[in-house]
Formats: sequence, C-alpha cells, structure tokens
Amino acid sequence: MTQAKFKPVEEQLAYLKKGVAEIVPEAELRAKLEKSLKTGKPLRVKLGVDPTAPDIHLGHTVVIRKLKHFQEMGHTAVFLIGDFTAMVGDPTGQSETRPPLSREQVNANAETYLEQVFKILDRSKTEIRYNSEWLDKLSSYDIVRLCAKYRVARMLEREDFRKRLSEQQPISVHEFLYPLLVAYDSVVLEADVELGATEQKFNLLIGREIQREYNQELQIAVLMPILVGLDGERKMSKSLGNYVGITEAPGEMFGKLMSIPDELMWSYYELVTDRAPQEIASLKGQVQSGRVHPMDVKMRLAEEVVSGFHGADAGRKAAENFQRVFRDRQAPAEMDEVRMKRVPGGLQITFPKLREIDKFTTLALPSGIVKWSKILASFEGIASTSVAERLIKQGGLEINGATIQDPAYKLNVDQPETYSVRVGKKKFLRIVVE
RNA sequence: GGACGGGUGGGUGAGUGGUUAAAACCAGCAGACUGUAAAUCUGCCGCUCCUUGCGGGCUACGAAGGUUCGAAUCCUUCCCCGUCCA
Repeated sequence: MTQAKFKPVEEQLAYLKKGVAEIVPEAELRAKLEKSLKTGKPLRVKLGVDPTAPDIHLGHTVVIRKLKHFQEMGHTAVFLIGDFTAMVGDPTGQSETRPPLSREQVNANAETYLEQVFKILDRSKTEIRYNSEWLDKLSSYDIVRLCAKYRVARMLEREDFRKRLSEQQPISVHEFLYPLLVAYDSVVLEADVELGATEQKFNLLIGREIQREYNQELQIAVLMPILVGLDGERKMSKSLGNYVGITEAPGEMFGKLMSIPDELMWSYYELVTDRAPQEIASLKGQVQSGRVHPMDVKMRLAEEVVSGFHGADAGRKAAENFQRVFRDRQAPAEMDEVRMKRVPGGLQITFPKLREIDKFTTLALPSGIVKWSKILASFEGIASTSVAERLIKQGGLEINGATIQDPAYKLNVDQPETYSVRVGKKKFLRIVVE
C-alpha cells in the first residue's frame, strides 16, 4: 500500500474524462479520487452488463474501455454480469417490453461476454460478479422494502416511461423494478463509481438515491456517449444491423469501419481508440483544411481498431487488403474459403472458422448440379433463395471475374474446382469444390 | 366491473367485399457515380418451383371459426394494447 500507487488527482481526472459525456457530480469524483490517493484505497468502479445477446459489439466497448481506464489508474474494476436483471429486462431505449430470457440463455451469453470482455480488460485485475448472487436471495419482503424506497412519480420521470405513457404504449410494472435492482447492486457492491451509457443515467442516479437509503456513500455516475452505428444515425445495435462485432474477422471489421460516414469517425476516434483528444483535434483540423484526405484518416481509424482486437499484424494486413481491393480494384490477397463437398444425400458447405468451430450446413441435393442461388442462400446474410436470385439478377454475383446475371446459373459439384466469387459489393470468397 | 378507441409487411402508416403480395414513406439490398463516405440517380424489396416469365404454387393484414363465386375489408367468439370511469 504505497502512496505512489496512484497518480496525482488532476492527472487521473484528465485521463478518465476522455470521451466522457457527463460525470454526476464531477466535484464528488474529484473528492473521491483525493480520498483514495490519501488512504491508498482504490475506488470500486462498477460496470453492469446484461448478457441479453451472445456477442458484444463496438458499442459495448465504449463503456468497457472506460472501465479499463479506471483499472489503469489503479482502481478496482468490478465487472458485474446482470444475470438476474437480464431476465427482468431493462426497458431502456427499447420502448417496448422485451420477452424475458431464460436462465440458460443468460448463462451461455454471460460466458461468451466474459471471453470477449477480456480482450479489453485485464482479467487478473478484474473483480467479476453476478447479481444473481444476491438478487436470487431476496425474499418478497425484501423486494417490497426495496420498492418502498422509491416513488412512482420519480419513476415516471424517466424519459422512456414518460414517452410511453403519453403515447399510450404499454408499461409493465416489473419494468419499475429494473432500476431498483440495478441500484441495489450498487449497494451490495459498495460502488464508488458506476459506469454506463447516457441512456443509463436514470438508473445510475437511482443508485445514488438507494445508496443514501442504505446510509452509504453515494456513487458517482460516469456516463459515456452512445456510439452511433454504421448508418451514422442510430445507436449501434445488433438488431439494427449497424454494428461491428468484436469477434468479426479483421477484413470484415475494417470494411465496416470504412463504411461509416466521415463525420462519424471523430467520435469513433474518441470512443474506441487510444488517441489522445489533442491528437484527434489535430487530425480533424488537417482534414478540414484539406491537407489530409478523409479516407486516409478513416483508414487509420479502421486499422487501429482492427489492431486492437486482432493485433497489429492483422490490422496492417486488413489495410493493405482494403487498398488492393478497393483502390486498385484487384481481388483480395486472401479470401475466406468456403469448402463444398458431396456427402450422401446432399452437399456439405463449410464456412470459414468462426470462434474455432467450422460452421457448416448441408444442402439437400438430388443431382450433382446445383443452382448458385441455392448456394448463396446458405450464406450468412442472404436470407432466402428469392433474395439470392434477386441479387444475381441485379448483377451482384461475379464468378472468376465475370458477372453472372442468369438466376438459373448452375454449378457442377461433381467436378472439383476452385472459384473466386464476389457476392454483392463487399464479400469476396474462394469457393472450393472438393 | 363499465364506457370508448385500437391491433395491417422490419418500422411509420393507407386501404372498409373483387387485377391488393396489399398505396406512400423510412429502413434494407443491388447497380451507376465515388473514397466500399455523404449526396444523387435507377432497379429490387413474402416464400417457393421451374423452361426466370407481365410464369406456376403456397403463405400473409392479432387468433379461431362463419357468410360469400370472392374477405385485410362483413358476422361470431376469443386474445392483446390503450384511455376514461369505478
């Protein structure tokens, strides 16, 4: 417990404030930092995540990165898996009641979450908790007591509730419980700071109120902006399809990042890279004065993000590949390989490795001849044969450099051959018939 | 418990017996242009089969039945949502 454990408060603050939307209240954070410096006791920084989906995307990383910043400053990162609250369902932003998840789903999701989260956080220094640990044990009486600590009028202040109320949308009573349970987590964890996206502000502030009820020191809410998705308009989310998954292949990731609107890249620089604010401002100045091409700056962004998840090598390769394909208009140096093999009664199609497992599907196959539209329909992102046919008719399929527009174009799978195929604008594949 | 309003394709939202697979807009996809950006233009946009055609079949307007040659549109029952009253 040496005093040198922590950096000076102002230095810490400057670092911790990067990209932050709001700190409520900021003065108290400074006070807490001062106190921890004096006592040598690290702050307990809580980040709660509900494992409602199996994968995390770049949007989730914004707040995880902030937790990492605290971790780097020597504070205790408490990564809370809301395995209980995931089953309750946070109404935030959804503006509709979500179907509750089963315990099994939640557990499975939690596992993949952790695996992915430690691409960012230092595992050895992170306290991992699950809120079922204490929430499962609450009795009905405990819950009633907890509910008694908050008022309906205050609850209805939440924007989402207010909006739904005025728009005659349904609100379930259990949705009121969610913020209370999240607040209770803070009490149990004795959080000094809670991290969240701005849309979580309401929940985090209730945390303070409830901590007061339990005679605890109040937590500071550190709110991060919401990362806008690839479309440049809406919040990044899987269901909107405007996301970058952090387990995605380097090339895929790079391409997606290149497709964001130019103006958006500044907030990406701020929220998902390690660039200092001054550096970002200077880059922005250079682009605005026309000295640097925005595309080059965006490529740097894409490379940095890819490198963060896949290593510098992969980042550089992705950048080179991008240039080769889209600037020089050549086929990519490396393509994902899809293997096809006849098996009794069908055609087995194996897709590139995804998290160590080869994914495959088997297509029923009466003869050795298949339509390309059928093959395409088995690919991810191509919903049906109709969609595939449409894609082909519209010139979105290129085989060995030639555009195929005949929707009935067929492939002989009895003849071993390798094809290089472009599907749509961005997808390049090598198809190997074995 | 009572009165009233409402449930249409991913979203908003038209349509109240007959070329309606369902207007329009948004989103999405493909093509052109480009920097795989933005903007713009063009086309597509339920599923399925084939000989890919202004082609055939199937499914669809909360659910189930019914009336009719024919229903998203009419009737019955049910389910769900909201508002007001108690």
